Amino acid sequence: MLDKTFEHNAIEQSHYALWEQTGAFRAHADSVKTPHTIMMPPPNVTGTLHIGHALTNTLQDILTRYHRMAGRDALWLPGTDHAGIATQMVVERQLDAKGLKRRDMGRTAFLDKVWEWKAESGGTIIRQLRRLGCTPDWTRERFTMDEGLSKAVRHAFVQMHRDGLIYRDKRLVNWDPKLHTALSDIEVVQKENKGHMWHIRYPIEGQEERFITIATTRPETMLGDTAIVVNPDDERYQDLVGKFAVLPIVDRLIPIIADSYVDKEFGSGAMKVTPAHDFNDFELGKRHGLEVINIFDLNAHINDNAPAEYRGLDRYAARKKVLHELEAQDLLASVEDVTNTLPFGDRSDVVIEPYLMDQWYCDAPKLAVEAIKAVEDGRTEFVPKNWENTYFEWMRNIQPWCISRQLWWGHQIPAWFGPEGSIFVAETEEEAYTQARAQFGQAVKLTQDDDVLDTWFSSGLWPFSTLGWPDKTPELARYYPGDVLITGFDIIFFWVARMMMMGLYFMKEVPFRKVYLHALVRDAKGQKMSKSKGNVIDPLDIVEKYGADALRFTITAMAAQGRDIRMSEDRIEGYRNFATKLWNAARYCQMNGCLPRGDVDPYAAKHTLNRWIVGAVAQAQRDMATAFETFRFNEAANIAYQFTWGTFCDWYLEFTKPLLTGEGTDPALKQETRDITGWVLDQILLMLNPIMPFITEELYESLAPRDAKRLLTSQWPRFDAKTVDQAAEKDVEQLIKVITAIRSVRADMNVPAGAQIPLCISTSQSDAADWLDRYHDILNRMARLESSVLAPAAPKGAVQTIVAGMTLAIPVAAYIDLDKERERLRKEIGKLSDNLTRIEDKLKNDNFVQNAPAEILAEQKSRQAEMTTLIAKFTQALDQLEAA
RNA sequence: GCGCGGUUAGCUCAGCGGUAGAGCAACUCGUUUACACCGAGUGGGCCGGGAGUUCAAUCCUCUCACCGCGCACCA
Repeated sequence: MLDKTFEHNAIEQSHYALWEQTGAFRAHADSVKTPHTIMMPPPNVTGTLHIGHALTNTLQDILTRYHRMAGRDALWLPGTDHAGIATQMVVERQLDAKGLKRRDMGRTAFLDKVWEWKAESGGTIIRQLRRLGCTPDWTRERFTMDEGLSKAVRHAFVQMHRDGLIYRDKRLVNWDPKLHTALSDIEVVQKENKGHMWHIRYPIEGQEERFITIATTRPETMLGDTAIVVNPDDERYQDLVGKFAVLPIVDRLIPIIADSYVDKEFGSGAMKVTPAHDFNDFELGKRHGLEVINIFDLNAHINDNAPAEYRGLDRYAARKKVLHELEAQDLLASVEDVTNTLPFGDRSDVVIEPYLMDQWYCDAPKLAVEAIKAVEDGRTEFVPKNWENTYFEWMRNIQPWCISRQLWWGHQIPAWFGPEGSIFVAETEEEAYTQARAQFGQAVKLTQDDDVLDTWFSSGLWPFSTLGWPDKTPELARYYPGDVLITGFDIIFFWVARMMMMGLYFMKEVPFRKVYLHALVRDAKGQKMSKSKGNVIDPLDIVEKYGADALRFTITAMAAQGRDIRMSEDRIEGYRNFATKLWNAARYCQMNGCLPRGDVDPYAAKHTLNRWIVGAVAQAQRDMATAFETFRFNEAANIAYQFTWGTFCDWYLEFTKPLLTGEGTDPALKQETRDITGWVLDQILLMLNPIMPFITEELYESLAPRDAKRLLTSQWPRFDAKTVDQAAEKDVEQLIKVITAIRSVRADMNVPAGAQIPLCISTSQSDAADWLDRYHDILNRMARLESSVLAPAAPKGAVQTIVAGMTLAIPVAAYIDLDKERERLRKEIGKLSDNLTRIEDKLKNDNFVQNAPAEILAEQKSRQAEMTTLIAKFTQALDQLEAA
């Protein structure tokens, strides 16, 4: 016998190992089944599971489980990402605590430490996914820096370099002065900042007491100014163009030039130009052939190109000193408070500095062409569709992608520097030497580039590198392209776009047919979860407290498209209660001998109730399958919830109680009902299994002896429409309608405790009559019911036959609060009259009568009749009460 | 500035041309052997404002307001 309450902690732990042992998660490249492929977005290897992982992986697991049950060879390929910057930072922080510095250790020793750390804590998140019940094919687990993937990365780099899609270039990059690495544009986040705008007067050469005033938010960069620029149409400065200004502090002469880039209205209309430290100034400098003076070192401290007293100063200290000196020289015209935005490194959270240097670039604009086309022509489709706009907008304005990083943890760039600035790109050192020897005619010394590749370079290859590429493996042929990518919208640029570009370039085929983008999980107040805010919901705490099933169900039910998901504990608790409800329903079935049997034919059922529930199951299953296939997870969850709780527990089990317990029931009918009840329960377990794998598996195994097959490998049932017995459906709907009506009537009766039992539903007329005799305080209150079902004035103790085989005994109860009832009836009549008026207006409208579809017209007419009858009845009832 | 969402019951959100829905909360009643992590019921909405299209608009179009988010600009 099942325990009285469902204890998730007692059962969830035990199943997983068994599932895994049976090999049920595995995909089989030699299978005859149609494949279904999902590539898991690899979490950071050093990470721990947060609620966002729980969301994305639950959805992926649901689809994988569903398709596996639906008879497909489901591959869900798991893995982890080496996460260059993030991981390096974690390990450096740890070493820091021990007083060790990365640079003192040297590259090799440091990398050993990182690998050590990876070996120790790298598996955490993977273990946590198991706790959630996720079923990826663990035998195919990959890591972006394992041997195969590293080979793929080298191969990709070399091929792209050969095709001219990877090149080395000297340009301004986003330099992170804390991490000492270049960053790509999307790793820079703009943040609002309350700063100042300083207006500075630059003296004009040779003209005493004449100044040109410029405005700047970064006065320290003036040490690197090489021009002043004004708008060519600006009359104020016409005579100054072509002249020179004296750069204060530095005493350098800088030209005053004209360029239409300058906005006359902004500030003073004159702008200082620092080509080495601003992206716009750099372009301007290029146009006008200006000198580029770099005044920062890699720490963003002032270098030797500035006056001696500034050298070595941090940029903010330099700013102070510059301002101080300008003030002393009376060159600071004014200061105003402004709000502007500053670029920050997304990992380091320090202000990044534009810096001129050599880096490796990927020709993203060229790769984007096909990636745009593939979405335009629907080879890959976004769900929800509107994300395609975001994708297009970014792709159409894409800039060259800086792919080199001055880090140690990552894929070292397969490029070797030789004499005379030569560079050899090759998959192996040996090959590079061969190339060098060929070029120089003799052995030369080569040094491999110290830099590593942007993490997202290897992630971009994920959909095929994990399948054995560049080798032509059976897996690659079978599982590429994937069916769907499931991920958050926040990494469309970082990851989705890159996979599209790489996949199309290397495989000549999109990496996935569909991209399902889910929202972000926020806290109950809609705030983004973050450690500093302390509002982080740890999914494992939830699992501990409410169970993995409850968490999974909550996630599923809330994963509606296009909106953030607000997690609140109330909601989770509600779905935990649902699990308990299911548990208790199963317990009830067990107590009444309603156990699943293999040889039950649900279509052979004869009784109306049984025929009805079989059809209802079929409908729920069909709707749920459609919901899964169209990524409407919340709908799938709601269908299952409604059916289990609302249809099966609240109605079917209640209806069939008298059949099962009544003495007079025909034994064959009793058995049929037991069989069908057990069968429906089994179907519910099947339907819910993808969402709630633990409780359903536990019930599946403990309700009846089964063969070795487990629920997770069972077949998702396929029904066709003819399994729905429409007559039975109509009968039971009618029954439910009547009962609901009776209940609501009784609800506002003032019945003393113990005197009220609302209904007796029985198959036996005499049972019902006996039952009724026990409740003799009866009054006619049935006027609200439809005459087609009940006579308006049922006699005392009436017993009415409602549907085939079912008898409804109605104690037409006593103790009405007459005032309340009159009030209620008046209100009801008012509402109905309003409705009737609206309908009549419609029917009087010629346009409507002529243009509305026939069925709408018929419907409106029948509603008119219905309303009229009801109003008459209610009015009659009210009159009776008035008389009383 | 450009773009994308959102505005529906006290709260959190579904629905998206044909009589307004769920869960939670509130309130009333109830322990009849699955379940109080329960059952039955009630109350509560000018579906953000305005205009338009339509026989019919919460739903489609336009517009305004407010709230998110993304991108760009910012001397």
